[in-house]
Amino acid sequence: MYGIADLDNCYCSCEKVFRPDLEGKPIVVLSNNDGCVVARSNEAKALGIKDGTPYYQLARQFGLPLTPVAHAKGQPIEVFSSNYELYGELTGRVVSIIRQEAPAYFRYSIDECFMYLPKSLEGDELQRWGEHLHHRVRREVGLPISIGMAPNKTLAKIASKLAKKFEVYRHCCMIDSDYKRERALEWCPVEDVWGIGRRYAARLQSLGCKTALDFARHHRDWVRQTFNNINIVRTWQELNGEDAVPNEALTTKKSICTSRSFNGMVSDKESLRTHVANYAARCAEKLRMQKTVASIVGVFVNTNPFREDLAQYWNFQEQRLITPTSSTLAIVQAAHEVVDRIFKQGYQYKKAGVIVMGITPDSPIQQDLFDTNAEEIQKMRRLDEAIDRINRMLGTETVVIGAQQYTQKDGKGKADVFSNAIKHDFRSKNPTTRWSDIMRLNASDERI
DNA sequence: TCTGGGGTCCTAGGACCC
DNA sequence: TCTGGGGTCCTAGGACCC
Repeated sequence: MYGIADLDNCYCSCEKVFRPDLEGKPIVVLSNNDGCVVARSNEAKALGIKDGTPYYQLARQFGLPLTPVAHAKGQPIEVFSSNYELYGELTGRVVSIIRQEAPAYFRYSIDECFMYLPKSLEGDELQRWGEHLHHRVRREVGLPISIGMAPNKTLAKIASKLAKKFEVYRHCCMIDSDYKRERALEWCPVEDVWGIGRRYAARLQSLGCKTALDFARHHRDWVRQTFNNINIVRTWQELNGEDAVPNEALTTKKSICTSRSFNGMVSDKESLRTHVANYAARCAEKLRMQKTVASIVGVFVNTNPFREDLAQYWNFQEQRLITPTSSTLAIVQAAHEVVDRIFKQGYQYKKAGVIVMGITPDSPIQQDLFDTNAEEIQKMRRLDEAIDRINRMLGTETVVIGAQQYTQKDGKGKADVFSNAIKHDFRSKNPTTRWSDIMRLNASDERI
C-alpha cells in the first residue's frame, strides 16, 4: 500500500503558522514579482478566486492596494508575496516527521510526499496510523495535512482529495477494496485524476468520459489506440487497481533551470548580463548542492508576449563546456558568452533564464585531454566551497561575484541582488531562519 | 502599468554507426 | 521486381506534474 501526505493549501497554511489571527480569513499567496495567485486558502477559494489570476485583476476586483498600506484594517483578502525561505523550512520539518513515522518515503514536491505504508498494519490500524501522522504534523509544525492510502499512487491521490473534502474521513482516507475504489472513481471528475491534464481531459470528455470511473471502464486497447501514449495507459491501469506508474527514480536532476521575469523591462545589455549572471550563479549552486557538474550552459531571453504593441524577440542558445563544471565563475562566463551571441539591441526584455544540462556526478570528472590547468580547477572548487559555506552560515548572497552586482544608484547598501530585481512587497517574516525576525511574545499575547 | 517558476517524459523522424 | 538488421543520438513538439 502507498500513502500520500499532502499539505492543505500549503503556502497559505505556512503563512498562518505564526499568524493565528489569519484563521478563517481569505488568504492568497502571489508568485514572484507579485504576479499571479499561486495559493489560496479555503476561504479565498470560496470567494471564487481562481488559481493563476493576475494580482492586478484581483486588486481591481476586491479593491486591494497594489502595494502594502500601513495599518490596513478590514481588508477583504490577506495578500502575501511568496516566501520560499519560510515554506522550505516548515515543509522540511514535516518531512522529518514522515521520516520517523513511515517505513520509507519519497518527496514528490514541496508539499507532497509519497510513503510506503507499514506492512504490519491493515484496516483500522492503518487508518489510525494515518490519523496519528496528521495529528503529529498539526501539533509539532502547525500545518494541516491530508493523507490518502491505496494500492497505487494514482488512487492514493484520489483518496487524499476525499480526505480533504469530507470531514468524516478525519484527514485520512483509505481505498482498500474494489467497492471503495469504484465509489471514489464515480465521485472523481476525470480532469482531477493525477496524470490527466487539460488536453487529455478535454478529449476524454468529448469521448463521453466525465468521471474517472467512465474512463476506467473502457477497454485497455481503446485507451492505447486513442492516445498512443504509455503514460495514460498506466494511469488507466492504476484506476483499475494495478501498481503501474514507476516510482520516482531518486537520481539527480537531468537539467536545472533558473529563470525570472523582470520587475519592469530591461533593454540594455549590461543589465541583462547582470540578471543572467545571477541565474547562472544560482544554477552552479544547485549543481554543487546535488554534487554534480554540467557540460552545457544554455541561456534564453524573451520580450513580453502580453505587449502585442511591442516588437517581439525570443532566443535560446547553448554553450558546451570542454570540462564539465559546477564552478560559479565558469558557468557565469559561459552564460555571458551566450548572452553576447543572442542579445539584440532595440528590444524590451521581460524575462531571461539559464539552463544547465549534461549533468553528471562531480567525481570523477572527464578532464579535457589538453587542459593543463588542473590546478586552477582545484582552486576554483575550493573558492566555491568557501563561498557556499559563508552563504549557508550568514545568509544567501552574503558573498557574490562582481558580475552579479546590480549598479546601486545611491552607491551604498548591501547588494541584495534578487530583491533589487524582484518585486515582493507583501512578503512575511522568517522567524525560523533569521535572527532578526525572531518573534517576541508579551505575557498578555493571546498566542501564548 | 500590471500576467510565475521549475521540472519530467514520450513519440516521431532523421542522421549516423557497425 | 529486387535493395538487412540492429542500434544510438539528437531534435522538435506535445503532453504532464507541482
